[in-house]
Amino acid sequence: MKTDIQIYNTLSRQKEKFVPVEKDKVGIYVCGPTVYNHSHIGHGKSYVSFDVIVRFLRFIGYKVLYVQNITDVGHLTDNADEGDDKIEKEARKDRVNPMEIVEVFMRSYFEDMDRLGVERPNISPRATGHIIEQIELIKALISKGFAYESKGNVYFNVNKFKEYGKLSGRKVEDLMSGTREEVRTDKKNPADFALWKKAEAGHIMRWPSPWGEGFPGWHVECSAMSMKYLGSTFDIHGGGIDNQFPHHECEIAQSEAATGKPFVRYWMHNNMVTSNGMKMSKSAGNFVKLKDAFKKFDPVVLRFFILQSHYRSPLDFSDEAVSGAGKGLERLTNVVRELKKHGGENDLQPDFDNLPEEPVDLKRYYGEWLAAMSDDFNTPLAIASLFEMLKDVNSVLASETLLPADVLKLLYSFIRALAGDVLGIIPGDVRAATDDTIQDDLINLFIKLRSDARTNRDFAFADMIRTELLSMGISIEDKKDGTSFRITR
RNA sequence: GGCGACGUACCCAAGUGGCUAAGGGAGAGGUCUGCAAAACCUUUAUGCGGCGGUUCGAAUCCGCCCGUCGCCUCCA
Repeated sequence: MKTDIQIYNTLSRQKEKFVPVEKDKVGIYVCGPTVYNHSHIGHGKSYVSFDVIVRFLRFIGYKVLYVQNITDVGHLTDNADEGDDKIEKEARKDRVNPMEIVEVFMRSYFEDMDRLGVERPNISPRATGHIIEQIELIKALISKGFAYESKGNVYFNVNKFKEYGKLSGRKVEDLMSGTREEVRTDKKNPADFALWKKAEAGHIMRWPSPWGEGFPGWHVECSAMSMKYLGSTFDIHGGGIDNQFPHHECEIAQSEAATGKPFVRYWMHNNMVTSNGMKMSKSAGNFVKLKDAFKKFDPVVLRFFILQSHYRSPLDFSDEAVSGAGKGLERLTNVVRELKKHGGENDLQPDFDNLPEEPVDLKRYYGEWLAAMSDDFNTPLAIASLFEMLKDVNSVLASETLLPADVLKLLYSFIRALAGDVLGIIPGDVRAATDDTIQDDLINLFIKLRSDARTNRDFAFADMIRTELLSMGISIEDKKDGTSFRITR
């Protein structure tokens, strides 16, 4: 790799140089959604953040295998050991099969992510598709003495795993004393967590197992599926900071107890999206669904808004803040449109090792961008360097000197690579004209009528045309080299 | 109660020991324009929650205080 990168590792609580298990390859697992409801902005932040991380790793030359699960069983409400299965609860409410609920919200999730420009993971394994692997893992844990069966349930014995708490900085003793629930008779220790749950009569989702019919606990699926596809030790495991404990702590315990090997080298946790300063969550009910947010804001604006803060910082969602981000993104969009208009669109791949310093110092801006991205994926800083570059590009575009075609091509391909391919913040439909020649001709006809009116100093008529076009989302701009238009919606 | 973060201009948000505290939005002035829009130029924190301390030097390290949030029950 030409570039060293630093990653903040939750395990060590500091930034570390990234060294993959296998040279030039990265295995990454990110906790996916439990599909019992539509996704909200918080999911957007999480998956956009990891999408950029994966894209950047690929950009600098790594071959990345990105696995992100779909949890479709075992995730319980309220209390990890007492509550209902979230999906089954929804299914009962609608009187449908739980798998219908899963299908509806899994599709909804991918739709939303597609609109946010999130590239699909290489593998999206589902928990219900890996019951056998989960049972095998549980059997291994029992045979090694880390887990025990009790009345058809299987629990992980946290006292047997000495490093329990190493990720979240907790001690088993503290957890015990802090437990308010009455000690369940079938658990040895209140901090023990369920690997397998007995299916009570009437429970729909159930599978046969050595311990009777039941279903897997919430944490096992991630251990079973991540290790199945990425190996028993892999590079990066990501997820929301709210999953640090207990979910990821339990994953470590299960996996390392079963294999005797280190589970994950770099743990990455993204911070939460808040609304009026309070964490946005499905259970709190204060979440903004992505589908609703899309009605107000272009998805690419939301993506840009998300990337304007660091993935480890909390992000407070407000209409004002997103609108501001949208205004800012227009600066980028305008430059891309101008470059395309001047014939800059092309398939050129910039040679990042030999960038020019004139007329725009691409060498410097690339260096700044790369340094920012390499330092724990500092997207806000990377975006700042892009905006400084945009200012220079605008300056040369506005200057009297006409830029040669190859310079225009390079500027365009440079922006497309950094802002588009990696950050994904160039709207997909930026174009110099509409996609309809008749529309273009009609608009240009009005522009000609307006120009004639201006020549005759009939400004009332000219302004009327401009106002009317603007109300249709067509913005008229008088430039040195003539009048042009752009579509603003 | 235990553990962990955070508090930077009107708003969003980088910066974690040392040039004039990034970038975006908003505001003000200017260039261009018939007027706009877009773009560019100038400008808006002698200051980084407060008070002490360490240091030649701190937003950045340490202590205390105030405030906000997260996890400890499900959550990206």
